Amino acid sequence: MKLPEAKEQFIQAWGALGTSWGINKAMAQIQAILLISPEPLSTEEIMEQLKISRGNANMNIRALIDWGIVHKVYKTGERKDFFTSEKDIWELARQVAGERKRRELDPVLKMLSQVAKVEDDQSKEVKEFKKITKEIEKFGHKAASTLDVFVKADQHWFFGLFTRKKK
Amino acid sequence: MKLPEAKEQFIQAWGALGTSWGINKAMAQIQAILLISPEPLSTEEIMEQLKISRGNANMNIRALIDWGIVHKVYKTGERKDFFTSEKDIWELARQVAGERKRRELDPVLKMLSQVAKVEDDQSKEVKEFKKITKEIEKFGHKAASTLDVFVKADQHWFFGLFTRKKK
DNA sequence: CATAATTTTCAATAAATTTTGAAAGTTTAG
DNA sequence: CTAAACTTTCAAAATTTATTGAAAATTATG
Repeated sequence: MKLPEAKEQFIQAWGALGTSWGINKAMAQIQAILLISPEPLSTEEIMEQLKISRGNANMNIRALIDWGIVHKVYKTGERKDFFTSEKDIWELARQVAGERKRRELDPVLKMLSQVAKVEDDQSKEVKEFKKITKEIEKFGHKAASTLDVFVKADQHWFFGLFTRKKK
Repeated sequence: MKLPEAKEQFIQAWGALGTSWGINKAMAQIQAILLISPEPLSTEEIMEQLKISRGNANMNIRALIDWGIVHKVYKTGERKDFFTSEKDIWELARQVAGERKRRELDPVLKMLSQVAKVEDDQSKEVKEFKKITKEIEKFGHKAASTLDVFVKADQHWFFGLFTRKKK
């Protein structure tokens, strides 16, 4: 297999993965080409490689910067901006995990503490509602603290918990 | 807060959460009402509570059954099908984690082993490509085995790893 | 400062996804 | 077997989300 074909496969798969995780295709694909590029790329190069418009490229690059996984790079003598991705996969995963926790898990936990205030009228419905929402809340807090551990942890220690060789 | 309002908040938040995880709103919301309902619900009741069409309800119920988190229940003397959600949150999470691994992580790992065959021409581009894709592959395998542990584990043992009280 | 290069914005458009509803299919009871 | 109850399918419509491209804004250069 030649590089262009391999690259294409990688970019497509990364885009598809993003899509099933609620991340738009362009955003995931931009990150993919930045990941595998040995040099930072300009907006123009990204537009060209992925065949997307300037506006699209610009917006998704900013979104990636917002997520903290793509960085602006200045090249001396160059006027344009160049971009590069965080290349350490562990760091990338930590960053994404931290952001998703903040954006998704935290709001759900807030909602759950809200609805816990539901007036108890002794009905079956309220009892079941309280029971389940409390369980979800407990689970959510455990997941949140696990994510916090993950986000702060050293890779080798973290995965070492699960990948010990059997003796 | 009264039950209908609390329910509404819960259903909306669950739907929104689903959306940002690539799960459609109706599917997430159907699961939400089944979760908090003390009794199994019929398609009609689901349609009515969420104000969705029969076709929509039917398709998404089947998708949930496909994911292994909603089950058909037969009521004696009733001709219609009734549905109920897995109510154990830990079990629910295990089921979802297992399915997502199978549907998303495994295909990416397959792609990565494919592209590892890229012809090495000593160029910077190929070197970087190989380096990154190998790292992702390693990370992916670790994540996969961690997920396998999660899927097989007992809840208390698993989260206990991270939620020990500080002494 | 003027102007050229570059980036950003955003209304319009396109694409993708979800939803509907009615028709076709299936099952069950009598 | 027949008919009613119920479920499934799927083409069309609606909705949501992503993308374009050109104009406006910003920034750097001489």
